[in-house]
Amino acid sequence: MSHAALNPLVRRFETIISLSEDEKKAILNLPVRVADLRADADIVREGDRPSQCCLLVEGFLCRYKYLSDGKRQIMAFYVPGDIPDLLSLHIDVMDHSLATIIPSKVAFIPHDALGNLIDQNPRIGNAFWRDTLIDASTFREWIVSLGSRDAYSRIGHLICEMFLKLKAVGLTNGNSFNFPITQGEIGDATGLSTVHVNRSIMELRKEGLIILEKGRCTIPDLRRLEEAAKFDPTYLHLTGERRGGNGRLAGDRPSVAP
Amino acid sequence: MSHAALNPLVRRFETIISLSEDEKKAILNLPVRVADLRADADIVREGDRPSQCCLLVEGFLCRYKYLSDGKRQIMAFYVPGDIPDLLSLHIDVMDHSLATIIPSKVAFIPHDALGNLIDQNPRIGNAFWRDTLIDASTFREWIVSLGSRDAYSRIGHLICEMFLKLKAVGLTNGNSFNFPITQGEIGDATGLSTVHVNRSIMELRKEGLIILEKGRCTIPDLRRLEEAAKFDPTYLHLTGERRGGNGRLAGDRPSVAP
DNA sequence: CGAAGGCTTGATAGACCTCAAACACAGTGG
DNA sequence: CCACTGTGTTTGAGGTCTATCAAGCCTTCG
Repeated sequence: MSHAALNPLVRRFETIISLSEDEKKAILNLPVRVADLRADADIVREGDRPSQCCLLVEGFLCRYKYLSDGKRQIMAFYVPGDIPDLLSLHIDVMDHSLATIIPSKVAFIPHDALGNLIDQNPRIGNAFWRDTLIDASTFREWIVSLGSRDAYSRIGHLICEMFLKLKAVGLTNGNSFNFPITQGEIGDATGLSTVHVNRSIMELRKEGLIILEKGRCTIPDLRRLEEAAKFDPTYLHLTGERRGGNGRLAGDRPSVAP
Repeated sequence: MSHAALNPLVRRFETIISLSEDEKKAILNLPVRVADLRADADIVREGDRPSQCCLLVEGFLCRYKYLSDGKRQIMAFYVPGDIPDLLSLHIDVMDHSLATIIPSKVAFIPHDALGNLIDQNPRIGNAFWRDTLIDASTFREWIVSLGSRDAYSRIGHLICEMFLKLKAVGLTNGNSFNFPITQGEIGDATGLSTVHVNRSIMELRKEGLIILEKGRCTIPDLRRLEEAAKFDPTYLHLTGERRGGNGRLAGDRPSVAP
């Protein structure tokens, strides 16, 4: 009864922990309901009390909130394999919304089924928890961007992030990838006006750091873009599972922890 | 063998879930090492690989990161009862630092002990997970602040947040509370210069929304401040544990979820 | 072919930053 | 006991980054 829509989830886990056959089977046996959604469709909305989570199978999603003055703040973008509303397992009321930004395929998985999966497979539960922690880590990096970086590197930073996230799930093609996010949406994500987003992109282009056309982005030289945007990928924690570990990196001076 | 430093943790849990005697005992039996730290002391630092978590018992902490240009971005403030580095249970390398902002008392709990506690008390594990999700929710709200609010309401919003967080752990006194955060630190948190923070605070004062002096803050009329800062406390999820629940709030139009 | 959405560019305005300096207050040492 | 120092707050003036308003252009699509 396993559903192909669950493959991205298995693939994602396998980049982090090695799944046993039983674990793999447990995931693939999750009950799912797959839906094909148009662009700009809300999946969950502020105030909702979801009873299921959604796994993005194909497409792009964003997490956003509207303010009383009509401005929209996008707080994250998601790529296939992500489960952006995993948080609804433990938090009852949504304080923001999730929506597609292009036509997308999502798989809905009931909370009950996820709860059982986690109860019976603690390692999977930990991987889910870890996933939400990396989400949080990305939020923190956006705080840094919005608080401390200028428009130019804010946008460069976002492009680096998207590239690495897509690369991690095998959705890049060499140094280029689908980037169907409009300049208006980039503005909503970076806290900039569309006009200024455009001017900053023009600059990034002029520097030869990005090639952006027709929903596709190419990064001729990732190192140079990372340097320009002061991008450090540590916060994405792409390198795999934590295991034990109490070593400390050498520091110039010790912190108070022993 | 139970240590008084763990009481804030028990108290915190009890505002969320009702603990059984066994659960309470399990928490109070956690091995801890308590430390009294001076102001501006790093607890964990970017690059560290912690083998323990820290519970804030008394004082104030912040989460921050330095940028290459010397700017500091503060990403969160913490109050007694918080365990800001719970994430280190599942994420090996710290991508930012934690520090005291005033002299503080913290209790260090080894990862091993926390892991055992969680394994043997799934409800406690879930409460911890939920805690990190609320942390993430707060990060998202900061993204909204930095991306979409002006200086005036950004600062007002922060003050509302601090007030409610302190009130939830019983550290307010009527409508006033200890607020030992300097204007420079507020600037590092809100992405504003010290000068502009000061000017905005002056305005908030002039409007009679806050009284701020000698490390103490009073909010004469919380409703009015919330209104001015467009503050909605939903994101703090102070109302307690999620349980089952699949109801949906009435919405004007349905989202795609069934 | 007209409409709609997205991209691009120019001009003006405003929010916020930087530099600078004065003031207040607590802690330190002679 | 009183300078002295350091940290934090406050205020002024000028400059910059980014927003807003406006308009033209391009592509897609019914």
